[in-house]
Amino acid sequence: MREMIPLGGFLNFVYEPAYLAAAASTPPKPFPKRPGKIAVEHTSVNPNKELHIGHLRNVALGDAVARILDYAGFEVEVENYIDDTGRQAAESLFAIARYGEPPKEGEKYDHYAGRLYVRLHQELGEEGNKAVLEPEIREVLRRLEAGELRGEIEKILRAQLATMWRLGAEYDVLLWESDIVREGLLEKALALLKETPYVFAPQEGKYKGALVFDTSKFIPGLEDPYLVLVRSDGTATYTAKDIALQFWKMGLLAGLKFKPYDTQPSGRALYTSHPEGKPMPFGRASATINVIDVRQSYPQQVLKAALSALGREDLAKAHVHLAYETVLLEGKPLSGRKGHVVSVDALIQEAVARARAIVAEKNPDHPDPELAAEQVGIGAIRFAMVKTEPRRQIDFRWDQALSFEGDAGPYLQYAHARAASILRKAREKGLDPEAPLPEGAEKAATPYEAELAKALLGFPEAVEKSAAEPTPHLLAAYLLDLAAAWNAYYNAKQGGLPATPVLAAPGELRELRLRLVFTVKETLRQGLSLLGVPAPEVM
RNA sequence: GCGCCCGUAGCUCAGUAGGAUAGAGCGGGUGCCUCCUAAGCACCAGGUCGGAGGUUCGAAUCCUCCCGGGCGCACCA
Repeated sequence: MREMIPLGGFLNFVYEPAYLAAAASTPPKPFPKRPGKIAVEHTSVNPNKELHIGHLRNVALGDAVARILDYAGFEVEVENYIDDTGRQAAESLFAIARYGEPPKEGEKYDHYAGRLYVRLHQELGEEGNKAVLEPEIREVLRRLEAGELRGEIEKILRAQLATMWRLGAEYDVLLWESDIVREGLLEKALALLKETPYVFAPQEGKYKGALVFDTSKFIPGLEDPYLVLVRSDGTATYTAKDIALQFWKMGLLAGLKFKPYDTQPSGRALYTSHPEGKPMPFGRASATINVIDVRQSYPQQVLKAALSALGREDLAKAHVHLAYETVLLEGKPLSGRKGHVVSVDALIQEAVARARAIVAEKNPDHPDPELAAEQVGIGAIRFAMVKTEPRRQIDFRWDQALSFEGDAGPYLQYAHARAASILRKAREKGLDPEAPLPEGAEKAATPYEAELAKALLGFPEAVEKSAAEPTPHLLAAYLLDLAAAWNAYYNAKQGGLPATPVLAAPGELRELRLRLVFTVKETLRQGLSLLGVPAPEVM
């Protein structure tokens, strides 16, 4: 520290540039391991149609949070719930069987399923059709619950996974709803609950014949605190299955079996629950995070209530609903029926096409323009989805989401590529940016280096805050600040001449600056990676 | 009706465990490529932080009420 200046009732500490520069000359490292396993469930898209931009927010948010928690030292298990016994999946499969037409040339299977699903709903909307078709849909539902149509669901799921993987999102395990039911977890969960005074079957009144959960002790203020778990016709509600899943996640129930499913693009293994699998150490988490939109707040409260009903207040507290607001498209709610939707695949295609045009314009000599276009296109849309606080609505606008200027993913990527370019040139000159700072070189630091160093040193705190909330938008804001500080440093002028050249800097200042540029590049790369945004070496 | 969330510059948003002249981007205006990528940088204009009370030495931030907007309150998933 150099001096303290009292001003307006505050003490201002002025640090020595050398001290700051030395502190910022080492790239950040992942946090030390912490106890506890966190299960992060995200995506969990109905396996019956293609993803749209509402799902995109879920995937981007969930994937970023999982990456941040992992970096922050937690053991993280990423789970994707496959609702293969739901109404929507049944309707898509029924539609495919009913219309019997193959996918169009080049049509992705999830888009194909979604198209026929919409067609079925048009037919169902016509007079008298519902009564005729309903028994047939119910038969599909029954076969789904028996696990007979798993292969059909998988065709759709595979197509959806291709989209998630292209976005850079990966998972550890797929949890199939039909497995949860068939392996008896639902029954076990209900048995546990029936031992409590809160779950019972009323003998009379509007809930006669059903199994209900009296949540009044846990969720005060409800007009009707009774929640149906098993309908009077004997079928379980979605919430009941969700409770069973939650109990399994937290180790209150066992019984699921697993087998390898696929190897994901990064090389990470993906497993799936499966009746013919074997027991594996999935689940048994000490904390759970469900990434689900805010409209599911009540069912998520019920999950906590169910844990409380078992006397497990500790587990109820350890469950977090990461509730995010819905996505609007050009100011209006998404609507499949009105055709007011954009699929993630179409969005990616458009983003990459625009990026391709800009790469060709800005850098016609790019060694791999297609790679850069993909990275920039994906980066732009992923950053757009995580830069806003989750509980705010996002108004998706094409011009903003695909902006390659200003507060956007490409701005960060550009800052990264710039740093990478300097390091590349340094290596061509025989310099080693990764070599430790020579003894005493930090003394060459000027106020320019001090400013940049201050920005660099904020990284761990930004990660910690993002992990604690949890929300990626705090990290996103930090990275924008860091990139701005770096760009300002890069562009600094004195008397019309560059004030902070790196490669042409005199004496030890060159080593110091090179080392700081290396830290900038590594910090940006790491930060972008935590948001799932690719970090191009050249763009 | 009951409950939860949001309201900050023309637009889109940061900032809210109380603290210094409230910050970005887009849009508008002006400069900067004989200099490591101008997808960048510097500067200007633009705000009664939805409104009114209150707590406090101090409030965008905490409390109360009100006004806008969104969402949830099914034997639907």
